[in-house]
Amino acid sequence: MDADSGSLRRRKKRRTFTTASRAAVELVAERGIQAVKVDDICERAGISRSTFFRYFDSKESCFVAGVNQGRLDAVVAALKARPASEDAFTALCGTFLSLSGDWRRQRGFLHLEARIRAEDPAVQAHASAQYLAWENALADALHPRLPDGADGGFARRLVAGIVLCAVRLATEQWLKDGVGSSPEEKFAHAFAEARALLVGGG
Amino acid sequence: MDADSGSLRRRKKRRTFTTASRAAVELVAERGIQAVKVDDICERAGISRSTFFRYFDSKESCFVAGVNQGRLDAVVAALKARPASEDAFTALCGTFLSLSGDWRRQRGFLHLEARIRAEDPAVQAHASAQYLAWENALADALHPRLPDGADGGFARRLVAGIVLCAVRLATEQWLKDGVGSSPEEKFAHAFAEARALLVGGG
DNA sequence: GAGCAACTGAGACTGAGTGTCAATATGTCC
DNA sequence: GGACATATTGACACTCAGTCTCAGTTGCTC
Repeated sequence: MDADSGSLRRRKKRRTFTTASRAAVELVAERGIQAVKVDDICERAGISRSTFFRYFDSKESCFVAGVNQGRLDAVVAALKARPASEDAFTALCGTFLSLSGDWRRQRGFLHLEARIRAEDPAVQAHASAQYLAWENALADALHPRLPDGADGGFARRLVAGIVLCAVRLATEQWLKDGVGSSPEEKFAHAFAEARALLVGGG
Repeated sequence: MDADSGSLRRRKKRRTFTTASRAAVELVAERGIQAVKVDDICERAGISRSTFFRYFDSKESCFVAGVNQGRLDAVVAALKARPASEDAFTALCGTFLSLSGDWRRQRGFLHLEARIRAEDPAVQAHASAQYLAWENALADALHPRLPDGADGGFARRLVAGIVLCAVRLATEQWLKDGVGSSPEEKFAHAFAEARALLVGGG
């Protein structure tokens, strides 16, 4: 996963990708996404329109890629590293709690993404698509903890979906509450509340 | 809410809206969304491009509107009609179980939407946006059952999000399993499983 | 360095979405 | 019923996203 690994060709590809997505994030942070044209990104990244569309489906996916570089990989890796004794829900909660430092560090990115998402439906769209990608990736990573039953992985996707929902709402709340608040506290509160709300109906 | 109520002007507006969105659904069902141009919808609905874009933000929103006409209203109404004694989670589960007949009846629409969503990211986008609208509307309707606490409605959105996640996955599974399967069974299974997965982590 | 495959750039093209202006239809007031 | 304000509609021109083709370049292999 090193940025310098692989052949020269591969490295250049990766470099072009990150250069373009970073340019997109910069420009969007400066002007807002409406005012950023694909040509602007191309100019700053030093590539042509054709190249841009060979790397990204759309302006929005370029921006979202720039904001989320490698975050999913980190989450999946952290989940796989949890003790095998933990059940699915506990492992997922532990994963996000252990990564709350990353959240805190990337507050700027997360905040920018939230702002732009509210501003432009197309970005909202891409973010949602990525949300589903997270759900599937986490569900897959839960395989050893919840092997295929009669329902073929339904339970895995359900826990992943529920925890992601809690994480999404907790992150939103954390961003709204200002820099003073802590993400791990929000996560913990959300997880506990989720359990209480469902059990309460017992 | 009657289609014939209001002034003539209002009635015509409503009629234009439904005519266009139905035309969109028909055309998409026939050819797939990529092959349907805005001009095609305009032609079938008997309106001009300008009029179309005065009613809809995009081709996708027109289609999604046609597929979902009034479904959210029905869900919110059903939730509000649940006995006041039920807690939030129970009431939400009961709501969807009681509406499973609607699901069964609208299988064609739901299936079409799922197919097109997989086919076109922009549709996926609009559907996701509508998903968030559902989450917020249901959370609001939960107000009497979960009054504002210290966290200002966080719990309401969390239950709504969790149940919607279960409903989404259950619906998906139901559509995949063919016409023989029953939506209420899938819902019930998903709700029970959700509770078991979270409680299990005791 | 010769040949091959992958990458890049230029430019033409389709179609989505916006903005303006004029024409028509509706609601209201007299 | 006539006059005026307002809302809806259509025609048209425009910008920009995204697709496609073709030619030129760069990196890889032998």
